Parts: sequence; structure tokens; C-alpha cells
Amino acid sequence: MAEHNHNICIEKSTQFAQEIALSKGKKLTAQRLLVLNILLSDHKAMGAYDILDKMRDMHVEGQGKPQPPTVYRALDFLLDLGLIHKVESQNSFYACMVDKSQDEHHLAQAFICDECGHVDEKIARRGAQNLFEKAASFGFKINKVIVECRGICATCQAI
Amino acid sequence: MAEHNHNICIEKSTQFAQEIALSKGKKLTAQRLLVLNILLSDHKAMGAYDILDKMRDMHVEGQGKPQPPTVYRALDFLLDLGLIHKVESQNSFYACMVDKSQDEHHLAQAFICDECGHVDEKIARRGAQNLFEKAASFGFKINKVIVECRGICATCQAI
DNA sequence: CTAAAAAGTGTTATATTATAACATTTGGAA
DNA sequence: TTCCAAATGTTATAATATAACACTTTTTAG
Repeated sequence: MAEHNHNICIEKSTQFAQEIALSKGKKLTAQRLLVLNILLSDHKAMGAYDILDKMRDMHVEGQGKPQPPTVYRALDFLLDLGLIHKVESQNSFYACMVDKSQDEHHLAQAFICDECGHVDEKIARRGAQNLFEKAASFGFKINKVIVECRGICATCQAI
Repeated sequence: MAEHNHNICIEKSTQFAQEIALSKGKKLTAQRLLVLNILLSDHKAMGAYDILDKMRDMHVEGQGKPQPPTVYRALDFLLDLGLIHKVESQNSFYACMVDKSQDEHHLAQAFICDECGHVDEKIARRGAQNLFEKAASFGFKINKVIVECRGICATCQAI
């Protein structure tokens, strides 16, 4: 992965998350940042209860352990801001990889490895345009598009 | 909907279902046909438990009422044969609308109305090709593609 | 500054979606 | 006809997600 400096990736994502939250009058609280950082720690899709387990592992003595609503609230918040996305076909979540300062309303295509869970996210301008045109041809008004490619990543094929 | 004769649609779908099951050495039993017919009765996506409720409504006295595994088994069977598809983004199922005798390995694009649940299914040749090429460019091997467009159908917009 | 409102969090319980495990029945093949 | 494989019935439970309400913290208006 010569092209991906992950420290910079995390730093930039966290910083951008702060900015976008502020710009929408929202607060990126400690809990929300924790969930984001768990998802940023590698580019793998994780289930809500896996995230919850990580939060519990990290939890400070003397406090109750986090419960499902805690993680789902943070996930909802991050989804709203577009900082993470859901893999609908496996009920998992991953940190968005697109620099949204460049491209706020993109059609994301997720390429999810069924071996290791790694997610690559690409932008599809032409693909989005085609879908919107096709929908318009029979009067359908699209609100949201989901494109998920399930398969095996290059790394896992090499193993 | 001048273009869609639904009686013919159901008849053809049921007949084709029989053929494809036979050709794969499988049996389209009464239960499986019941689930398929429930989904064919209109082109709406339904949850597994909604289907189960319909099966229970129809159930004959003197027998136990069907349980969740019953409907999930039938759904799995029909999914395997490509006779139905799952809407991953809402855990629902709909009867496939494509004439698969013409086009067995298509990339299906589902257009799901969030008002009425109606599903239109289109085939995307070019879209599929673009996705496979893009995946190949970074060594990703696609096994399955999910494309779901959520929005409002022409009929519901007119209301 | 302070009271009231709003946003966020903690906690318990429960809803929704899906499957495991094992017993029983059915429909053909040997 | 007996045996095998496929299908079904049944009970229990796993996995995913949210409702509801109490409490705390932050923001805002006066």
C-alpha cells in the first residue's frame, strides 16, 4: 500500500470531521470521536456490536460499560455527517475515504473484501449520472443510491 | 401501467420458476410456490415476517402455523434460483422481474419506492462492465454487485 | 448571572431480523 | 419395501437495532 499514509489519513479525517461538525452546528464529542477513530483505525467494515466490544475494552473503571444505544447514536451522528457509511448488505460500517471538501455529494461505490473486510471507496460520477437519467426516464425520483461490490481484494487474492 | 399485464406476468413467472427449478434438479414445492406467489402478487418488497403473516392468514386449520425458519428456507431457495432478490438496505424481498431466459447473469438495479414499496428492476450492462473494469484496475475480484436506488416512484409523486 | 431550553448521555427493556439444532415426514431410488 | 436424501416442523436463541425515560451538560435568552 505505497500510496496510503495512514497516519496522515487519520489526522486529516479527524480534522475534517471536526470542521464539518462545526459547520453544521454539531459537536464531535468524545464518544463520537471514539467511534470514528475505531473505524478509522483500519479501513475495514465493522459491525455495531464489534465497535461496542472495542469501546468496552477501552472503557475506564468506575463507569458503566457502554450499551448498544451509545454506539448506534454515535453511528447515526457520523452517518448523518457523511463521515462513515453503512454496508447495507452486511450491516457493517466503515469510515468514509473520500475527501468531501472536494466532493460533497458523490455517489460512493464500496468494494468490500469478504475475506478481510477491507473497504475501498470510489466515486462514480458517470455511474451516478446514468442512474439518475435511467430513473428519470420512468419518472422515478432518486433520494439515495447504494452501490456495493462484494468480492476479494488484491491482497487476499495474493495470499 | 399500460405496459404491464400482471396476470400474464404471474403466469409466466410461475411457469419459468418451475422450469428453472427442474433444470437444476430442485423442486418448487407448495411452500416455496406460496412464498413466490405472495411476492408476485404485487411488485412490492416485503419483509420476511410480513410474508410469514400472510402465510399465517392463509393457513389451514388443524395444522401448526408456519414459523420463521419456514419462510427463510423458502426465501433462501428462491434467492438461490434467482427468482427473487433481497433489498439489502431494508431487509426485504421482491420477485425478480427480469426474463432470465434472455439474460441469466445480469446486474440488476432495483428502484425501490419508499412510499409504497414498489420495486422496478432494470438491467445494467454498461454499468456492470464499468464496475468490473474499475475493480480490475486495482486488483479487486467482484463476486456480487448490489445496486439499490431508494426514492419515490412516479405514481406516488403524482398523489 | 441564572433560569429555561436543548442537546447529549446512561440505562433498562424490548422490537426486529435471522439462524442453530434436532425431530419428523415425505418422495423417490435401489 | 426399505432406505436415503430432501423437505418440513418445532423450539430455542443469536444478531441487529430502537423505544422510552431519567439524568447531565451545554447553550441561550432574559
